[in-house]
Amino acid sequence: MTRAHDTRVMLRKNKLSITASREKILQLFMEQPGALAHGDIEKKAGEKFDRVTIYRTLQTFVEKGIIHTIPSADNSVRYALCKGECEEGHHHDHHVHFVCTRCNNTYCLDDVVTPAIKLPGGYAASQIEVVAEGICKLCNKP
Amino acid sequence: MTRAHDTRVMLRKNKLSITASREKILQLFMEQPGALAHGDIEKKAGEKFDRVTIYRTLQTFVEKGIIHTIPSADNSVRYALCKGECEEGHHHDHHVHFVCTRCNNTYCLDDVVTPAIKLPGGYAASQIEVVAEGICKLCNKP
DNA sequence: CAACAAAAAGCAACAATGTTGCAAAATTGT
DNA sequence: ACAATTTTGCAACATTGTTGCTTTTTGTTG
Repeated sequence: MTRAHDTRVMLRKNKLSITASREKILQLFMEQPGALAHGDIEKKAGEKFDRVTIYRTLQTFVEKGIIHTIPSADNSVRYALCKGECEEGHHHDHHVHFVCTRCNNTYCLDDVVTPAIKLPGGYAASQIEVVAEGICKLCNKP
Repeated sequence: MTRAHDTRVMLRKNKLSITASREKILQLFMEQPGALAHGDIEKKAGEKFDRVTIYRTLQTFVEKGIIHTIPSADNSVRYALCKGECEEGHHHDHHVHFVCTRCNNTYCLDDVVTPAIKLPGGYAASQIEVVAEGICKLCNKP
């Protein structure tokens, strides 16, 4: 489905040089419906890359607007592909995230838009994150 | 304002024995409008308690429903006092959290209720967390 | 208030996670 | 293919969180 070609195009588009680790990591994100934490990538990449390289690659991808971070209550930062109009230094992921308590995966619900929220006077929000927790589509199927 | 007495009552009510560290940590939460991370407590407590004790105390407080965790995108779990009807093993903090990007504090907007969100078929949410990010009331003042 | 059992704190050692500086290797444009 | 630039891998370190065990403190009972 996801061919190696796609990752190259993606990297080119973001003015990043094409390296084995960037291609591999980007591919992992593309062939995965949910989100990935640093640890997941380390395992899935098959011990091929240095931990530091993964940290730096993720950081680069976030800066370029290729992936975004997903907040969580358990101290584990997860990353997911930005679908829409994210650009360098400016993310626009206004969708809801879903954390499954059974399979422990995190999904981007791209079709569910973050609702407007009326804040008390004095507070000015630049971004609103919504994280739903429960049982996901796949785990609900018997 | 907050007297030492209050912390004892609070601990009693939750069937916890009264110790110096529990009183001190609980007091820090009470005299603070926002949320606290483990690191904050370590600093504010003035090197009086062991790191492990703080970890265990926070864990106990969460289990008892005295404090709750607040999700964040930067890998730092923060805790805040539960205002309402939290009980042992079951939290009910259905309010919005606000993270200030200037002063880096986190506040519970107790009056702002988490909105209902319509999820795609198959997804069943048991809890929804909303975190707003921007400039807080105090930082907007001058 | 003394003594005892239970609970919590402190300590040490460890594990996991994240960061930094630098030399070697790979990538890009010419 | 070569040189300049970028990226990688390595090593060392910093921070954060966990676990087992001993000592201290707490609550309870006589």
